[in-house]
Amino acid sequence: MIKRFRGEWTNKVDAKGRVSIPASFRRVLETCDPDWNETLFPSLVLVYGRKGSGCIEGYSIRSIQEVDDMISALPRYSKNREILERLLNSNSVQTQVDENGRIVLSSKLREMIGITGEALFAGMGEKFQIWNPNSYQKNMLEIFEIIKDPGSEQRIFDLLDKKTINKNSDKDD
Amino acid sequence: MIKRFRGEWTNKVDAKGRVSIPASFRRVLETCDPDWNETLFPSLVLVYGRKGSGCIEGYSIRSIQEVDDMISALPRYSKNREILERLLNSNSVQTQVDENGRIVLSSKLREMIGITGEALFAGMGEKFQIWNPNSYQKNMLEIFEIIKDPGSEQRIFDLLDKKTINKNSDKDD
DNA sequence: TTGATTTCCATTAAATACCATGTTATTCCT
DNA sequence: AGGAATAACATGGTATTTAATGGAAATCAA
Repeated sequence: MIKRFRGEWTNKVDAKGRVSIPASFRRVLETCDPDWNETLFPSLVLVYGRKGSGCIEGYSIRSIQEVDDMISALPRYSKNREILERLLNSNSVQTQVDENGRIVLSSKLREMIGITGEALFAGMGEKFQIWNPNSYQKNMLEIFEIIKDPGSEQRIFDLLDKKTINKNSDKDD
Repeated sequence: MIKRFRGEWTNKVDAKGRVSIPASFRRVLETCDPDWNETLFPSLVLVYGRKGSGCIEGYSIRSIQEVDDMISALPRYSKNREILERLLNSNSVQTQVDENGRIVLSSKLREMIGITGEALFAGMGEKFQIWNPNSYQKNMLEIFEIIKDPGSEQRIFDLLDKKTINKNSDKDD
């Protein structure tokens, strides 16, 4: 059973904003939508609240519930909770994959990330991102720039090491 | 039960990118895929995110889950987590061995490591690597160069010694 | 009613399943 | 132990299915 978003896929966006969700992503959305069965099409949530990111984020139902639960665990009426609710609840929209495997990106969403004819989908484990292909490439180059220094690369991969995970996980910004 | 990838194998890659997974590697993939049984074919994950490496890495499901779990343990939206998700989730693809024991390497993957007619599989314990045979040979020579100095070789093998592992494990490269 | 959104249908390119063959390795029987 | 029978592998070719995508019809809304 596939349960993490993986890989990079570039699909066409037509004049109406329709775009195919990569088939492998649909499999994840299906298994992670508690209401889904073979006769239905899976739901998902698009979050556009991470303004600086340059992309829109797509969440499976199960995955967005985990985020929602974390928000709900924060003190009611606290400033930080209200900010998170704005960025992740106000600035998001629930939608559903259609029978051809597509969703519609509204013109507002498309303008927000500068999408014209093509959208790049990047698997990010528990979520995925939708990018303008050029912006994505730039972002990827920034990442390679960061890990160009072997010391820095090693420090990041060390986070995946059982021995070091505890002493590093609290200060990884 | 076989549980580590071992050995070197060179197999043909046809025009469609199809290539046989060495049988002994399939035995590992089978025992390390929680969903597998005698009637199914095992899944695996190919990671191409370690750009400088010159190869693609193949992970069993169990093996990649360990990596995924450690990524998921990092703080959501942290810079380091998103870098790791890019390198290991965006830059990877889940696939399945077919009934003839093959997988297909997309043209993108083949170009990435310069594979034309043949692919070399190198067992690396918990993962395996796929190389252009010539690149692999060069890489092997680099390794022999490093351990040519007996002192260096001994220092590296010392890492396998319980008495020394702790004081070396933090600066092990 | 007309502009926008959603549903339905059609096409083709690509991915996958299926089948066949020669070769090597393994099993089993005498 | 030798040799025949059997199974497993690697690999090539073909058929079928699925995915992506464009366009038309139908529904909804202002």
